[in-house]
Order: sequence, then structure tokens, then C-alpha cells
Amino acid sequence: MSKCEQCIIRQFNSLKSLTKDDLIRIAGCKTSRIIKKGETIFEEGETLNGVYCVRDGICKLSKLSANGKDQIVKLVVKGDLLGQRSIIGEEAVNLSAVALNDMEVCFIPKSEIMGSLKSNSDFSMDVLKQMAHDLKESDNIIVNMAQKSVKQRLAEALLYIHKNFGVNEEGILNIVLSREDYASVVGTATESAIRVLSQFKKEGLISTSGKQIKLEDLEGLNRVE
Amino acid sequence: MSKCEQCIIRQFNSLKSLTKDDLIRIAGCKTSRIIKKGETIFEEGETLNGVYCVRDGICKLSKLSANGKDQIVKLVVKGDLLGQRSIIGEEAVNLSAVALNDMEVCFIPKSEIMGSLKSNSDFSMDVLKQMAHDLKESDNIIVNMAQKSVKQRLAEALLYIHKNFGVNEEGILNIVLSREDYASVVGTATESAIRVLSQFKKEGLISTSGKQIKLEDLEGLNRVE
DNA sequence: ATTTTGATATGATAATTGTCATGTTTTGAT
DNA sequence: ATCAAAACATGACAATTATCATATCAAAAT
Repeated sequence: MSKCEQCIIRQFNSLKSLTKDDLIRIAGCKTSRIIKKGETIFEEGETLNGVYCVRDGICKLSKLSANGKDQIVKLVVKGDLLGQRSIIGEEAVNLSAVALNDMEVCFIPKSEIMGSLKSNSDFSMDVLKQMAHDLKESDNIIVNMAQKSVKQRLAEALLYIHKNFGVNEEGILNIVLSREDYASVVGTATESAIRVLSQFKKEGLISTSGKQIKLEDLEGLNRVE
Repeated sequence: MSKCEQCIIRQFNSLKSLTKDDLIRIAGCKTSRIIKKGETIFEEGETLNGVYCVRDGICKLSKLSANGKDQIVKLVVKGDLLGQRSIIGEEAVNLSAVALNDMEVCFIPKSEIMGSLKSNSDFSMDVLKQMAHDLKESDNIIVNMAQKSVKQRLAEALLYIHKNFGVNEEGILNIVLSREDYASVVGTATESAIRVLSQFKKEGLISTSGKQIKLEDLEGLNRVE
């Protein structure tokens, strides 16, 4: 079993404030898990007994709407934690997590996290900060959903992915989403997402090859009306 | 100066976990303030030096969108705290707060709040829980904005206000919003909000008298498609 | 290699929502 | 009480977006 103390991933999330003692304790009871592309990590309504720390891979967090459509609320990268909110709020998770490619995650039992939150004020402060930041992000998403057009939202989603998940050697977005997933991120019909992407392609803002997308004109995408 | 120890409002928010010592300390440096209807408590981009505890009255939290329209993100009641996120995240506030009627608020300096957060793990746990809950709420709002029609969103907004802010003796909603504000809550054009409200009235779902709105058929509003 | 399935694409059309114009009512100031 | 300004209301029309139908393409299974 690998030691949490040496885990680089920690640097990217609130776990960085854990003490050596915390980490040794956690390393002793954490479990590592491989999740295949398309597999579900947890589902809306489940009760979690701990949090997941994403060591590798990408997943989507989504919520089922009353109309039966899934809405993707967040895309999660390496380094993010999953399930803290549910643990802290002592409620069932309100989102489903599905792997977008093969993932490696560590599961840390609830008791360890709660213990560290109580005893380590630096850690709880970090979690608070992370949540304050997430709330700010949520406000931005709400405003965008309410006030911007599908075209604008899709352009922003592409730029967001570009910025936060990066591109490979050929400039192709590291995250590969189906058109249906893009629709679900933006909150529109699949056909609409397809149409807008086609239009972006015609206008030279992006180029595509199957599901792979490359942003060709960041400035242009920023200016989409 | 009134004592925080005896303040009933505290029961409704995270401040309920403060110790007697905390409260005496805070009572010594908090300031009370009256805010008139329409006045701004703080504006997007400002740096706050503390949090506001709402003792009486109602206000709206809104954010300016790129298109120049205001989006109301939250309505705040008696008992809520304003500005914790900004203080915790050590960032400028991302929302503006404007009073919807006359308000009474207490201002508690940043240092006091931060001190209690560090020293009192019950308090920081309560704040964490509150934030976890707020994040869950935000997810719901995002999904609604993305997937539901203006009509549905407005019906839900009315039901939300009914449930969370209550009605007076005659059954009229305690919160009085302009049609422009309703549009801003729902994320639509003022004219659209007006039209939908007119339609609800025709269908007997609500009755109105000027800005005053009474919900006549809660079931019906729930079923709006 | 062929079939089958699911994803992508696009047209035609309908429904929703936004914008502009204009009139009416309400509110607030003098 | 009167007037001006703001809020409310509604029609006409345009723009956006959803839905349904159908075609093509790509990936995966046999």
C-alpha cells in the first residue's frame, strides 16, 4: 500500500494541510480503486461512507432533472476530492459521478476525514476555502445558464475545458466528450449542441476529427455572441 | 448595545455554535445598522471586513452578467449571514446585496469570525455544513436553469418564496418583488415574466393586486409544464 | 467482412423566448 | 391634486431553441 505522505496529488487539494499523523492514520485505512471508463463511482441518492481522492483520470458529476435529462454540473480532474459535501452535510450525495476515462481513486473513510476536520483547524479552513470557491463558481454558472445563449455557453465550456484540462501534443482537448455530454454540460438538446459545434467548425473556431476537438481560435470563441 | 448572547436570530444560523466567550467578545465589537429599502449593503467587487447577520428584513443577492442584466442568485431572510464566503475565501465579494425592505443587520468584524473559526471546531463545522447545503442548493438551481422552461422556473420561484418567506394574514406573499426582480430571479426578460404572471392569473394559479401576489393553487403551480 | 448498433449530422417545423413599440396604470414628488 | 417618472401590460414580430424525421458515419459485435 502506497503512503499518503508521498502522494503528489495531495498538493492539489485540501488534504495538503493534513499533518504527518493524520496522513499515517489515513494511509492505514484508505483503499485504492481502479474505475473503468463509463463506470459509475457513486449515484445520486447513495449514502457515502467516505470521500474519493482522484489520483488519475477524469469524471463527470451530473444530476438527473425532472424532465429525465442529465445535467452535468462539474467535470472533475486529477487532484479533486469527491463526496466531501455529502460527508460534511451528513446527507446522501446529490450528484452521480461517472468516469470519462480510466481512473484511479483513493477512498478515505468518513471517520478519518471527520476526525481530521475536528482536530486540525488548518485542514478545516482549507476545506472551507475550497467550498467558498466552489460556491463562487456555482454563482457564475447560474448567471451564465440564466443569461447566455447556447452558443455562448458552449463556447465557454470549450474554453473552460481547454484551460482546466489542457490539450495533447497536437493541440487536441484532453477531455473527450460525446455531443450528448456537451449538450448536458451546456443544458441544451443534443441536436442543438451538434449544430453549434458544426457552426463553430464552419467558422474556423474549432476543428474536429470524430469526437476529438481542437480549439483553433480562442479569441474568436471568447467573442461568440 | 444589545448582547449577542440573548439574540434569538443566532438560533437560525451557524453562530448558534459560538461559545459564551465568543459571544461576549463579538458583542463588544459588533455594530448594528439600519438599512433602508433599496439601499445597497455591499456591491460586487468590494472587499468586506466582516460578515453581516440579518436581524430583520429581506434582501437580494445579485450578480451582474456580461450582457448588463442583473441576475438574482439568492433571496436572504432574517437569520441568514452575508459575506462569510468572501471572508473565508479572502476574496472580494462576488455578489451585490440590496435591501428589498427596511432591514436591521449586525456587522461582525472579520477578525472575530476568523478567530472563532480557528478556535471553535463546532462553529467551523456548522459553517461547513451550511456551505455544503448551499452548494447542494446551487446544483439544484443550475439544473433548473438549464433544463426547465421560464414558466416552470417562475412557478417554482413563487412556491419557493411562499415556502421560505411565508404569507401575511390575507395569504399574500411576504416578499414583494417587482416584475423586473422576478425576471431577474428566473433569468428571463421582464416582459416574459410579466406575460407568464398574467397567464398564471388567467389560469387561476395566482391572484394579484399591484405588486402583491397570492398563490391560489399550489398544486397547480407544481404541475406547471 | 458483415451486420448491428449507437453517435453524429442536417432538414423541416413547432414552440419558446426576446425585442421593440406602444399604451395604461401606479407611484412618488412637487 | 397634479404631473412626471417608473412600473406594468400587451401586441407584433424576430431570434433562439426544441422536436421529430431521416440520413450518414463510426465503432463494436458476430
